[in-house]
Amino acid sequence: MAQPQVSDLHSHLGYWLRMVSNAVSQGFARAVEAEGVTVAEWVLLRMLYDVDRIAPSVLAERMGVTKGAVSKLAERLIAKGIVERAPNPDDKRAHTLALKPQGRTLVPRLAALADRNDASFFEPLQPGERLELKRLLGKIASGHGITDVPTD
Amino acid sequence: MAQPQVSDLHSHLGYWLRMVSNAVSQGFARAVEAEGVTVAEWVLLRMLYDVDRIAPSVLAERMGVTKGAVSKLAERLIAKGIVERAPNPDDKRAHTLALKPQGRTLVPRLAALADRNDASFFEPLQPGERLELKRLLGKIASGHGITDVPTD
DNA sequence: TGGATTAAGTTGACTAGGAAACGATCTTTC
DNA sequence: GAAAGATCGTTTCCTAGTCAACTTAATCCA
Repeated sequence: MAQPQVSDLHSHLGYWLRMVSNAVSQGFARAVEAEGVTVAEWVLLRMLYDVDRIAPSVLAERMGVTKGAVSKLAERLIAKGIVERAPNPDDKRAHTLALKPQGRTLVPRLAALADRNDASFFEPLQPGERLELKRLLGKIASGHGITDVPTD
Repeated sequence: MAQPQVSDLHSHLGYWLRMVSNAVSQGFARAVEAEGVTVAEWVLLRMLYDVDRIAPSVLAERMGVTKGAVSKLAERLIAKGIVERAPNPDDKRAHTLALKPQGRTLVPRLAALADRNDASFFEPLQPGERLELKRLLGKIASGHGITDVPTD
């Protein structure tokens, strides 16, 4: 009875998660802005870096976004001249995306930015705490079938 | 030398954070959709619940969004008839927002949904692990001055 | 083989938020 | 007490994503 029937906003883990996640994403967005890309573009570029060529639909599934989003994302990256589209000879509906040389040289720079951003953002935690955080997030993710990531 | 110079996407804590945070937010978005509100609207409503009346600018700061966002958010909630705007007699530029009775009855229902969503989403973790997760997130937040929350 | 179904990708309508310009008002300063 | 500057809230423009409709092509299957 003494318990409040209307729970507090910050009594929810999801609230803190969103708060902290937004902050780290915004920080990273500002960091990569200097290289002229967005966070979503970084993710796509990093995935392309590993695979040579890949179908947009596969990318959409791996990134956890819709095909429409990948279509527009790819369009932007092609306009920037760092990604190229090529027809798929086996399936005339389909095509593949690949990094152009400029994109390939860009990815390591972005990766370095990502490393630095991650390190500085999670600097308040001890190394052991960082590991623990990762373990907990991974446990939640696998508990809900959030795979989204190919190579692991 | 054997180290890859281009770090993996999922080597970053920020990546996992975003993944998990997006999943919980999406889940909650679906849950509150039944009550006709969005996650941002829930946050605003919950804050109004505690304060009677409050200035949009204060709300923006507490929610960690821009004044423009609050302006549009408030507009939507007023259109739905659950929030009201009143002029501030002391300052003709300013005004205040308040919950209407319909909004006041809505908040406890939303809070219950939030409780259930949070519980089910973090169910893969042991109780102790949930506390630890909250502690870690709080440590990061305070380490970066992410206060955003008024009453604590 | 040909018609129905499914799949790949694009597009348009819509939602949501940030940045910045803006009008109105308040405050400061001389 | 008036001009300059700061502040409150809205609005416009932009980016970015979803959803659903659509086009084209592949596949299934009777």
